[in-house]
Formats: sequence, structure tokens, C-alpha cells
Amino acid sequence: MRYTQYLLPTLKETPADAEVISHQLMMRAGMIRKVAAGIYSYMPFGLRSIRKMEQIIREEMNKAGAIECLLPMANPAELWQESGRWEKYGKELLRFKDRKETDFCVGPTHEEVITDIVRNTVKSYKQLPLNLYQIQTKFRDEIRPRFGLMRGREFIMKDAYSFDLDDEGADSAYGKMYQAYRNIFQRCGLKFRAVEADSGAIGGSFSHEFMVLAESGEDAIVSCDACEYAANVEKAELIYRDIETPAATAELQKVDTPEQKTIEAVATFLNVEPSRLVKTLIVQTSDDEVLAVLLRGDRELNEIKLANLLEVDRVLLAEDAVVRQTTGAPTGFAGPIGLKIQVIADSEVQGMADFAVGGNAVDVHYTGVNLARDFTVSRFADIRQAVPGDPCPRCTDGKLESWRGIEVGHVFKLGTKYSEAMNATVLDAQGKSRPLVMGCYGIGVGRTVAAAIEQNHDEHGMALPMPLAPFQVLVSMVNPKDAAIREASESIYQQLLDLGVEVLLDDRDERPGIKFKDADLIGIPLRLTVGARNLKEGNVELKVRASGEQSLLPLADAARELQRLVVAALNR
RNA sequence: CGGAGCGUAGCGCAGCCUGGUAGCGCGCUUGGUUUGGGACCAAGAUGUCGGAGGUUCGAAUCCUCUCGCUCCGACCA
Repeated sequence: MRYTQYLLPTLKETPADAEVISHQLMMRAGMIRKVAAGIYSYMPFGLRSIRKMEQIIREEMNKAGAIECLLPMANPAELWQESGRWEKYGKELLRFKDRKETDFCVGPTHEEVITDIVRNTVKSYKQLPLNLYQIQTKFRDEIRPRFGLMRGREFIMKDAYSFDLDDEGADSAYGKMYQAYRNIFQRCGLKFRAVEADSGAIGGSFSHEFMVLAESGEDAIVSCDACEYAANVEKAELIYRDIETPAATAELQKVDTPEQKTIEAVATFLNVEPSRLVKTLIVQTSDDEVLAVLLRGDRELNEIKLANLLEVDRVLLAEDAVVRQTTGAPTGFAGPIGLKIQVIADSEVQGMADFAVGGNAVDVHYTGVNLARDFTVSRFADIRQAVPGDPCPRCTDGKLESWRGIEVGHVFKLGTKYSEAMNATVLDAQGKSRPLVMGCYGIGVGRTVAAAIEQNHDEHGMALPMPLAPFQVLVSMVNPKDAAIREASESIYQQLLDLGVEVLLDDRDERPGIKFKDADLIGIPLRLTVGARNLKEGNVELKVRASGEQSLLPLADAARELQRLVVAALNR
């Protein structure tokens, strides 16, 4: 491709509304343009990366035995009513009516459509196992789209759905997808982790998220420094071995703590570490139950763990009025002593004695508090957020480390939720009708490209790895008006095309500075500079974008050498 | 949906408080000089000042309504 015949509108300045690096660079490198909040056009240069990502996914999915199809964006409400999600999905589901006033939605995911197809076409266990996937544009009317392609409303996603006769088959399908995902992200040259994730309301038995490690990641994950364990903090379990409650040595004492509402303030006031305090949170469940939760002073509640424990959709911190009503004191002085509601404590609290708690009255706390003697806990459980340094729940000597990650893929076992709701059954070998056991597997295509940029950039621009780069080689003619330079550049360009290398020829009549700045910005992995200086000696200059290393190549060998480097980088 | 802010040339912004002929930098066009890290000179083009209504002799500027966008929070297969 010749630059002068291409559309590659680079921006010298960073657009004001781009917050994260990948968004800024994708805008500046002319890869995307915003059309509306969370909705982008893929410009030619950006589309090339997107297509490469799709192709890698396609190849690995096919290799894993999945079959590509393409489902409609417009979904009839009927199907969504059948699964119950027309009501449940909420405002994120973009709904509309056709000319006959029939309700439709734009598919944010396609369990309903695929299940409908399978129930109508798959009747026998002999047709199983089956794994269908598509790469398609989805729409979710996110409350708050942000970070460019990272969290758009309209986005390209690969989604796959597996169908099996039984759990065993479904587990095997899951395993194959897990491995395919590892292959995909490995091929993209990404540093990533597969982490255990909360399967949420879907209630599957297991679920993994694929996280690209990046500072700007929206998710916090932990991993063990000794074994393979890794999990989203939402999910990360904590295990206490042999907890014993120490004997009480202190007397229960009421102390005045004027205006000391936060754990920090109380700890400083009482001159103890926050870890010697027990904090009491008043929470409200989605079923409107109010209960008290005890945590060590320096810990955070993991609301998802608590919701799962209580088997409710979600839990929230209670509003001030509710706190006042249940404890008799404003927020900041809640304590377990004398409370009439259910008290749930984090397991860690079981190992504490002689601690301090709120007094359920303005400006009052208790010290020398002990379990059992002073109040009762109805249940101890793992409900706090994991932090770095916590012991690994899987091995004996590992400690947890924490990272930020961008969720680029999610695999999960669905079970029979949709097949039962939508009556998707097959006959087994005994002639008995059984609901299909399903799994679903997503990859955010645009998000993965964005994540790759987050992981591969410097102050001058992006440096996408070879498999995702829009072009493999940039041939930059320093001065197109110089006949010798022009001739040499054109010759190499032609040779590279003949060798099947994806090459962009910068044939613009611009000053070298502009060309080099643009080259760094758009980050094509290999840059060949053809300039008078080296050409006199019969050489051209190679610069590797990512490492910055430079070398001279004889003009005659340049094309072949570049091809070799491209192939090597693709097969790394 | 709660809080904050912004809409003025393709991009980045000033002007608004205190109403009076719409500006700057970059980019763009033409000509010339220049050519290894975002050059220089000269001449030019480009605006429903987000939209509607109001106040006023006169509104980018003041008032009301409205639409869009961004950030923080809540939310998130």
C-alpha cells in the first residue's frame, strides 16, 4: 500500500476526550473515529488489526473443533421473553420496534438465538457435541462507555456456544475452549493470565476470565507466587487453617470516642493498629434483609462473596436511615453488642480477642471485646477481599500477588439454564429426553487489540506485535524527489509485495521528521529507511520499532531479510 | 441515575464575568526556499459560536428550555 493512496489521518495532538493510552493512540494513529458515545468507526488502518485478531481467533476456534456461523443482530423479543431475560436484562438491552410494532432488541449476546437454532435442528445425542461460534457486532447500552474500544456500547465480539449431552461432555468442551483461548492470546504476543472468576447470577459451576495484564486494567486479580492459582479478586478465596480463638484477657469497657467515626480515626484515638479493631457494616440484601457484617478493621468486604453466601442477587451498604434505625446510632458507631439482627463475621475475626468495636451510640466504642462472651455471631465465613500477601488457598506455602487486568475473554459453563428455559432437549441413547448442557465463551475483539496497545507502546506511539500490526513493514523514502532514493524504495516495495509481505510505502513528499514521527506513532514493527546517506554505500537502514535497534542492510538483500524477520516474528 | 464540567474552523483552545464587525496555534490550499526526527517565507480558504425560544437597538457573551459529549460514583454477559 502506498501512503499517498491510503487514508491514514494521524493526529499530532491527543484528542481531549481520550483517557487511556490505547484510546489516545488509536485516535492519533487514525485507527478509529468516534461517531457517538461508545460507538466508533473502524478506519482502514485500525480495521487491519481488527481483522487480524479475528483471523487468529477463527483459526484457533476451528482448530478446537468449533464451527463458524453468523447470527442476526436484530433479535425478536419473543425469544428473550422465553428465556426471561427480556425483563431481567434491564436498560443495557437496546430495544426497538419494527414497522409492525413488534418488539426487537439488538443482541448483546446470543444464547437465545443459538439455543433456538439448536433446539430446532439437533434432536439426537448423535449430533453432539456441537460448538458454534460467530464473530459479530454486539450492542450493550452501557451506563458509562469509556476508554475507546475498551468499553464501547457497540463492539465486535467472538461468542461461542457449546452443546453437550452431559456434564462430562460440557467439561471437555470447556477444557478445549480454555486451551484455544490460551493459544489465541499467546499468538497475539500478550502477557495474560487465566483467572478463576465469579460465575455470577448465571450460576455455572466454573468460569475463567482471560486477563491481559495492564496498569490501566479495570479488574483486580490475584495470583499465587508458588502455584498456578489465579483469580479475580471478586472470586479469590481465602482459607484459614486451624483458627483458634485466643482466650480473653481484657474486660469489656465502654469508652468515649467523640467524633471518631472512621476506623483510622478510632484506631489513632485508642492508640491501636486498625487490625486490632473489628468493624461492623450494616448491609442490606436485594431481598431487603438487613444484617451486620464483621471484618477486621483493616479489611474490605467482598460484596460478591457475601451475596453468594446469602444466596441473594446482591448486597449493598445500608443507607444512613437504616443504620440509625437498627443500631440506634449514626453511621460510624455500629457494633455487634446488643444488635437484634443477624451477625455474619469474616473467618478471620474468629482468631481475634480483646478487640474494639462500635458502641451503637453516638461517640461510644467498646474495648476489650471478645467473641461469645460479649456477643454471638451466627455465622463465620470467607467474606473479605483478598489482598497481596494473603496465603494461597490452593497450596501451602504460596502468597498472593496482585495485578491489574483487562478482561479480554471469558469462558463459562452455563449448564442447563437456557436449554431448560427454552426447552432445548435431545434424545439420549436410551431414548430419554435430556436438556442440553451448554457452555459459552466470549472474546472482545476490539478490546483485545486495545489491550495489546496498552501493553505495547512507548512515549512516541504504539508498537503492536507482528501478528496484530496493521502492516508488517514500513518502507520510508526520506526524500521522494531524489531519483535514486525513489528508485531503490520502489524496488524494495515491489520485492516485498512479491514476497507476500504486508508493506506500507511512505511515498509522501514530507520532511523526514514528519515521516519518522508518524512511523513511531503508527508503530509498524519493522521500518526500512531509504535515505541518501546510506544509499551511497548501497545500504538501507532497518529499525525495529519495539526495541529501537537499528542496523544497516545491503539494498540487494533487504527484502529477503525483512521477509525472514516477519516470518520469524509471526511464529515466535 | 446522583455529582462535576464542557460544546466557538478538521484538531487543540482563547473570547463569555463587564453585550457592540469571531480570534490564536496546529492542520488545509497555492507559490517559493528547504529535505535524516513534527522547517521557513509569502498569499489564501474554512464558522448555523450545539439547537430552540426569550431579554435587548444589538447576543458566542445575559435568561429559559433542550440536545450532545466528558470525568467521578453507582452499575456491568
